[in-house]
Amino acid sequence: MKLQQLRCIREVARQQLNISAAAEALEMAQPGVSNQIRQLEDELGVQIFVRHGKRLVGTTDAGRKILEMAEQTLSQGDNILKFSQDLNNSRSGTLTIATTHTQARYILPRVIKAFRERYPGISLQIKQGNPDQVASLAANGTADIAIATEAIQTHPRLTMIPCYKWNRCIAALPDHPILKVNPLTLEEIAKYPIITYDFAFTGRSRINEAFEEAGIRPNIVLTAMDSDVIKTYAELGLGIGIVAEMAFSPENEQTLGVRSAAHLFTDSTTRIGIRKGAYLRQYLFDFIELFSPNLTEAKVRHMLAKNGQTA
Amino acid sequence: MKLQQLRCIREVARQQLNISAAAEALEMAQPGVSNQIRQLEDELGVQIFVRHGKRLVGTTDAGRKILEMAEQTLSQGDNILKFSQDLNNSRSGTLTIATTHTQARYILPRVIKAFRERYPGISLQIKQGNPDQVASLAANGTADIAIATEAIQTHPRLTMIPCYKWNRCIAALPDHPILKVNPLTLEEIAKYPIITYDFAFTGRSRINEAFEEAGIRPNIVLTAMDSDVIKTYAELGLGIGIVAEMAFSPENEQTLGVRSAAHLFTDSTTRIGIRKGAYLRQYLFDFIELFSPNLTEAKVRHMLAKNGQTA
DNA sequence: CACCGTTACGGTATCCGTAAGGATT
DNA sequence: AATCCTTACGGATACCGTAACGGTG
Repeated sequence: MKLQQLRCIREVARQQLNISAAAEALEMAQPGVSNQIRQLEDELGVQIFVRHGKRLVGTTDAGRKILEMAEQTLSQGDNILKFSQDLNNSRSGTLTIATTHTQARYILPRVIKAFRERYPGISLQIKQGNPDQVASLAANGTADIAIATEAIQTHPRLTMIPCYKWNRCIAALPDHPILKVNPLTLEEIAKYPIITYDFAFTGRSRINEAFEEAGIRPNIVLTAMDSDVIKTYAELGLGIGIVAEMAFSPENEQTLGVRSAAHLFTDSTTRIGIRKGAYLRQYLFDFIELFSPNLTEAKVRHMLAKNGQTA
Repeated sequence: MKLQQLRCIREVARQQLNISAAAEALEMAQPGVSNQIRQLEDELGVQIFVRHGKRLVGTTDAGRKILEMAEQTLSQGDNILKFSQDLNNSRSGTLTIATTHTQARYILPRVIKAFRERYPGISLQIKQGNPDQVASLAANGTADIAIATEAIQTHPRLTMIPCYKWNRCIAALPDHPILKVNPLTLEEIAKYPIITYDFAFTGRSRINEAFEEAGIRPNIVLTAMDSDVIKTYAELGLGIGIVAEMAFSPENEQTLGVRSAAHLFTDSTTRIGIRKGAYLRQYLFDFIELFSPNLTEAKVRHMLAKNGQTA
C-alpha cells in the first residue's frame, strides 16, 4: 500500500468518481490513476468503487470506510510535511482560508493586510462558499482554516473556536420611514418588502427564528448570498435590507441609511474551525491572533487539546 | 514521502538507533534503510537523527516530533490493511496479546482455548512483559491488545477498559501457623519472611501500600516476576507467599495451604488496553467478550468512542 | 458521437540487493 | 579488531506517460 494510491482514491471520491478529473487534479495521466486504484484494490482484495461496465457509479460500503481511513492517513502524512516546512522556512508557504462572503469582504481585509506585512512570503488563498462548503473544505484539508457563522459548529471533524458575536442592522434609502420609526420592531419591518441573505447563510436562520417567534410573516422579496448584493438592491429601492452589521463602516455608506436591529434578533457567533489532528504552522496561530486578538497561541492550543487533537 | 520511509525511521527508533537491527526487522538490507532515511531527511529538509560521524546517537527535537507523527500515519495505514483482511478472510490473521505472566498463565488458557475453537485459523501470539512493557507493545501497535493490572491505566495512547477485580491470598506450607491464626492480619503476616511479586508488577504496589499504611515493615526475602516462582519458593519453606488469588484453582495445590487475604489489601483491577484509533478486527471483539463476558462488542465500541477513537 | 475508463507498451526513475570503504568504540 | 554506517554499482521492479481500444449515454 502506498500513499500515492490513497491519494488517488481520495481524489476520485472528491471528483464525484471521475477518474479523469482526479488525474488532472493530481497532475498525472488517467491511466496512472486507474492503475493505482486497481493495484490498491488488488492488494487489499477489496472493491472500493462500484463499476457499471467501465464507469464508476458509486462506492462500496467497504470503500466508504477505506476512503475515510485513507483521509486520516493522508492527513497525518500531511502533518509531517507541514511541520517540516514550518521548520525550514517559516517565511514561505500557503495559507488557505475557507470563509463566507461577509467575512472575506468586511472582516478579513484588515487581518490579511496585517498578516501580509508580517509574512510577506506566504501566499494566501481565500475559498468562498456557504457555511456547509466552508466546513467541508477545512474538514478535508483543502483549507487550513474555516471562518463562518453557522452550520459548522457541529461538524465532527472540526474543532470550533468562537471568535466574536455580531448582529444585524437595517439598511434603506435615506428617506425611508423605517429609519425614523420609534421603536423599531419586527412588525414595522414586516410592513415593507425585505431583502436579506440566502437561506442557510450568514445568520439567516436567526432572522427566520425571530419573525417566526413573533408570529409574523415577513415579505422577503429577494435573497442573496452576499451583503453587497443586498445593499445594491436596497439602494435601488427594492426594499429594506437586513444585513450583518459589519457590512457597514461608519465612514462610508452615504447612499443608504442604516440603523441597528440588534435588539430584534439573537446574536450570531462567528467561529474559526480547524480540522482535528491537523498540524498548525506557526503563522496560522499568528493569523488567528490577528483575526481575534484574544485568541493567543496558548489559548488555541488548549482548546484544540480539549477536542481530541493529536499533534 | 513514502510509507516505507516512515517505516524505516520508526524501526530505527525502536531498535535504539541501530540501522542494522532495523533492517533485519524490516527484512531488508542495511544500505536500503540508510538510503530511505537519507531520502526522507532530504525531502523534508529536516535532520531526524543526530549523527556522530557515521553513528546514530540520538534524535533531534524535530525528529522526535516527526517520529511521533510517523507512528500515527503508519497506524492509520495499518487500519486500512487490517480492515481489508477482516473483510476477506475473517478466518485467518494474527492476534497478538501483550500481557503479564499471571494473566498468561492462569486466566488466558481457558479464554484462548475457547477462542481457538471459534477461530482455528487465527494464529495467536502472546508477548509477556511487565506492565509498562505490555502497555508500550499495545501503544506502538506491536500487540493488538494489552491485558494487565497497573501502570497502564494512564497511558495516553491507550483506551483502558476495566474487566474484573481481584485480590491476594496467602500461600504457605500446610502446617504453617499463618494458615490457622485468627484473625489474619498484616501484623501476623509480617512476623514471617515474605515472598511476593517484583516491584511495579502485578499489583505489587497495593501490597506495599497496605503495609505502609499500617506502619509495618514486612520482611520481604524474595521477589519474583511470576506466581509460579513464588509458589515454588513457598513450597521450599522459604517464607509465606502473597500471591494473586487467581493463581490458585480449588482442585489443585495440595502442596501449599492457601487462605484469602482479600480483607487486607485493596482490590486490583485488571484492564484491557487498546490503542486509540486502532481498527479492531471482528475476532478481537469476540476475544474480549470471551475474556470478560459482559464486555459485548457494543459496550466496547461505546467505550472506545468516548475516548477519541476515530475508526 | 462524445465522453470515459481500460489495456498495451516503452522509457525513466526508484528501490533494494551486493560489495567495498571509512568511522567509531 | 569488531561493529556500524555510508558510498558505489547493477539488476529488477514500479511508476507514469502516450497511444490505441472498448463501453456507456
